Amino acid sequence: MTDRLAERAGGRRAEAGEAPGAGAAPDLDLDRFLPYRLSVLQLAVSRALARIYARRFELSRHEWRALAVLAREAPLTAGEVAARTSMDKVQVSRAIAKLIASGRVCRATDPADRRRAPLRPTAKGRALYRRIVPLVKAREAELTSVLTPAEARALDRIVAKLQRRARDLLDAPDPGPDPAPGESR
Amino acid sequence: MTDRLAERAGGRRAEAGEAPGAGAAPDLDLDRFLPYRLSVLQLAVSRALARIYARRFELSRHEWRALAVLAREAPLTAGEVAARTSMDKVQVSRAIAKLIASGRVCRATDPADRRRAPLRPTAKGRALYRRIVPLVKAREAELTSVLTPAEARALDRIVAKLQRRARDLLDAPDPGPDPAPGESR
DNA sequence: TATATATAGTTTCATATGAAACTATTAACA
DNA sequence: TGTTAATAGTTTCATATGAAACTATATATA
Repeated sequence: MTDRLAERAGGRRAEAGEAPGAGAAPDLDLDRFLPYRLSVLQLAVSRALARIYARRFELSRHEWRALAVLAREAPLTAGEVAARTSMDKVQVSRAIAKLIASGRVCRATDPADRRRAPLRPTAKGRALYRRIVPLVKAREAELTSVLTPAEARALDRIVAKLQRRARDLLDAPDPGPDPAPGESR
Repeated sequence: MTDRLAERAGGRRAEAGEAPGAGAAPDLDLDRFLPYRLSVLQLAVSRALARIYARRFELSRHEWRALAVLAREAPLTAGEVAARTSMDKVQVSRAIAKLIASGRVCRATDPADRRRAPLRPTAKGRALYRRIVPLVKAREAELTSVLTPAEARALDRIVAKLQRRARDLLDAPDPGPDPAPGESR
């Protein structure tokens, strides 16, 4: 089983004249590579969902996220919105600017610290939130309807585990930044 | 239990002057919303992975993907690369242009159909692929090391199911494109 | 109090993105 | 054949993105 793979990839190695090295012939099937699969899945899910609110309500994904946290937890400053949505502060700043321009969010100034600008949804923004929530929940249900209850529970746990792990890997210092001789220039 | 939620949201509903409607008070917790969680997870994983090849080898994600399929399946045309990587043809065109500029891929012209331009990795491109594969595989292993074998198998199956489902939802015609009276603009 | 430093949020600038227009070539068909 | 439609791939254009610079305010320190 491993033999067939090794044979094929080995042929390539010989062809390129590379030293055999320690491990087996490198070979990567994108379709079985989790980061790639997550990326493709996320994109498809994100597009399926954006159909719900993007065209219908002229709301970008970042605006929707900001509105969604503000509807539940207002007042929040831009920085707090960023922390709760995994968006960076530039994205939040722009999303909020659009939400304010469309009259869905309003901004005040914290008198105790005039750098801070607490945000709240307007009545119009809250009404929009209430209209969208059932739609996106229904979409999520359509998506997860193909999973068994056990799979749904497993997914919940697995995503949480992977998320923590990915965060840890990102927080860790960069691995050796030296490319070693060869390619890389 | 529903009462407390209904009370709070009901207050907002009354405030915004919206009809009560049929369902319970809409409420969405982003942290429990699968599309959002997938988006955050994918971004973290993607960043953790890009560290491996982006800075070290001056390779973008799209370039890496194109190289990865070419290393295994060359010759492929740009359109075939696009089909195998879930990238659109513009992304592929640009990624290929860079890969050619950096001497990692070469392009020919199909004499039987001169619109088609079969692509292959150069020896340099293949060598780069062989250097990167073990690194990204190791990164994937670091990531999935937090999962039990059963969870890893479940994830494989669940992602496949969700991917098919998301694809179906995307292929389906748009849901009712009418926002209904009220907000919407 | 002056001075330096930190923080909240916005703007700038260079690059990335994708839809649509475009070029070149091939296929369909009248 | 001449004309139209289709396909492979690139370029254009308007918008999105993010790092870094910037503005305004607040805090710490000498």
